[in-house]
Amino acid sequence: MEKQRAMEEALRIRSDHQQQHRSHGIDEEEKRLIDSDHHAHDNKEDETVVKTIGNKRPYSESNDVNPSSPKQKHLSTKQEPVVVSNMEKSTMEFDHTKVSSSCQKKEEDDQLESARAEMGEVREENQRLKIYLNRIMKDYKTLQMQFYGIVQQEATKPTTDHSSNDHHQEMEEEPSDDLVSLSLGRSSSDSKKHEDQKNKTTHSHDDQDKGLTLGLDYRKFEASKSSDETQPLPNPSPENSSEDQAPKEEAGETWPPSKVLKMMKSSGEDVILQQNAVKKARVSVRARCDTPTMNDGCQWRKYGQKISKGNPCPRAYYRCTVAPSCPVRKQVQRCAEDMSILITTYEGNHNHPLAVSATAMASTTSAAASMLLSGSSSSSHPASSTAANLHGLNFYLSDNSKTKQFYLPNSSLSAPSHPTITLDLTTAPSSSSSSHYGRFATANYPPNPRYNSSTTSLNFGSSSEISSNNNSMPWGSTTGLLSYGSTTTQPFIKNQIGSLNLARQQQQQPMESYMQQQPPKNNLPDPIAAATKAITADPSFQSALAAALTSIIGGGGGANHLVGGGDNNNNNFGQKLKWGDQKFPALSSGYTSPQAVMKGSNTNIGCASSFLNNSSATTNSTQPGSMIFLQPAASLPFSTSNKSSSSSPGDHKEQSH
DNA sequence: CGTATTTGACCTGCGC
DNA sequence: GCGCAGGTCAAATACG
Repeated sequence: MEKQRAMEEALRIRSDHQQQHRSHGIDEEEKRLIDSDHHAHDNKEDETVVKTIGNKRPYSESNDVNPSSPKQKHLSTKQEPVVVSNMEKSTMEFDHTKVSSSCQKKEEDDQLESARAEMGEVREENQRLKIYLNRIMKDYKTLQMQFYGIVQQEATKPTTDHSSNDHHQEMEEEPSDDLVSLSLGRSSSDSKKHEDQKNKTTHSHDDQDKGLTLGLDYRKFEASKSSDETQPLPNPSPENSSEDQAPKEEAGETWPPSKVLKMMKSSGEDVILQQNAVKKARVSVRARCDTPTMNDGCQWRKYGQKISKGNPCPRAYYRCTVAPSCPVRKQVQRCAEDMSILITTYEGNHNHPLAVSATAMASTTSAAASMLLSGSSSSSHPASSTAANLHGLNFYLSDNSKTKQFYLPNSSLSAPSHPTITLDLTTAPSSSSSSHYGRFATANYPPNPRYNSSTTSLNFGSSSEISSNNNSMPWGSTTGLLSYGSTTTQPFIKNQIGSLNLARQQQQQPMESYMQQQPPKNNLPDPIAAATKAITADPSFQSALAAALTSIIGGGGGANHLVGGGDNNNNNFGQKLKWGDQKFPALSSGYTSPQAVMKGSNTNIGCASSFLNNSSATTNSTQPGSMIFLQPAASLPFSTSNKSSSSSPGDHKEQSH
């Protein structure tokens, strides 16, 4: 009897050990309780594990099981009872032992059965999801075809340009801008796209898929446009076609398409104008970074450096060298107020396929540009506010008279004449910061009187905010602003960001309070509403934004081997890969609107160390331009070059690969 | 030696 | 027309 007791004790200890491995939260009391009926308890534990597997598996479609995943845990633990039984057999030959071992075998069988059943269910679930995805793709293609038809019809109309310009005749000075903005398909396809989006939201539970399909479709759309309707420019056309054919060639910035669209609508003269317009459109990215430049995946060659007025830090000029003819340029400059912040301004359209690693930034910039352009093109009556909730992201179109208060005097980048949208990826400044830039996206417009009255600010609300309570969103319902977007997609944001601890920082409160003090502006002029709709309905923007966010949050979407893209969420990886293949419409020249700012929550782009250290120092950009704040807390989509540290952003060659 | 960066000169646009 | 500032060019230089 004592032997038996000793054996049981040994078993108890073993089972306790197992339990500790399974879950760290086992109480000591529970261990004691196991004493007599530890077998049953063990079985219970295993069942619990199996259940856990069953719950988690559906989320990992790709069957990529993390080495540390519950499943493997389960498998490993499953083996242990066998060892125990063997030990029992070999060392002791009591009847009781045999009974217990047989009992354990039975339990193992049961566990195996349950596990198999779970796996079968998961497989079925995967199958269902695949079917579901195919169906969604089908639906979208159908809608896409319809949309193409409409677009083509409009394109063939000789009066297209005039009609497109009608809705904002005030901008007669730059008809090309109008053309560009229209070329993005927002105005004409507004309702259509909205419809598409609606359709998707109703059909899709999987936002990842959604983003994917949207992005891809949009790309196709643009490419088809270029091939079908236009005599494309030498550069853009091949690029578009190639991008279409090659999934790897995702061009985060599908700026060429806009050119193409412009081409199709206008004579050579117009083309020239539009190309100039394209050149003017800019997307500025602010990120904390210790290194001279952010590695955004593209290859750049420095061609100049200048000391700009109002900023002691020199501004470096880079040219995209991925393709010899690529017109894309970027300017890199440190923020005068906070040297740890690197301001990178992108201008132009890539006329070549982008590497995966370049997708994140390209997507972000193109999305921002799209946002800017769409907002500008349709907001002929800027003096109003609009908030849009897109897939959990807030977009805010606000009256310039209000937001202007937050502008800082100096402008370090981006000539005012250029419509610029800024993505602020810097960590939110402390609440005491006088500048609200850290949290709020604002935009200034060029001196051009046309733009004076309008400001576009985009707030990419943090996921935490989104997921926790929509009503609490500072720019959302609390301000009485309109909100667009499907709520069904929010879970995605929640999952993606929330799981990654991407939380909006508390420091946003000041701005929130400010915004809440703002009188709600519910009476939106139609143009504004249309603009908001267009923005929110723009699949390309959504997908691009999603891609950008995912890459930022999840550790470097698509590409980012660069910076610890290590993501603890496998689901995100799959998503990132998918998004990495899409091509986004880009920054077209429709900079009828000047500058917009988008802002998110927390960012660690580039240099983690600086992010960690400088969260309070941000005084925000001084530029009159706008800013976008995307602030991932985790890994960075864009890594910084590891080259030696130099105070001057332009001192280094930026190497993406 | 080839390539990338640096840096002063030059060009352009804009305001006065 | 002049001056200023932003932006670009290209020779000189640095680097691997």
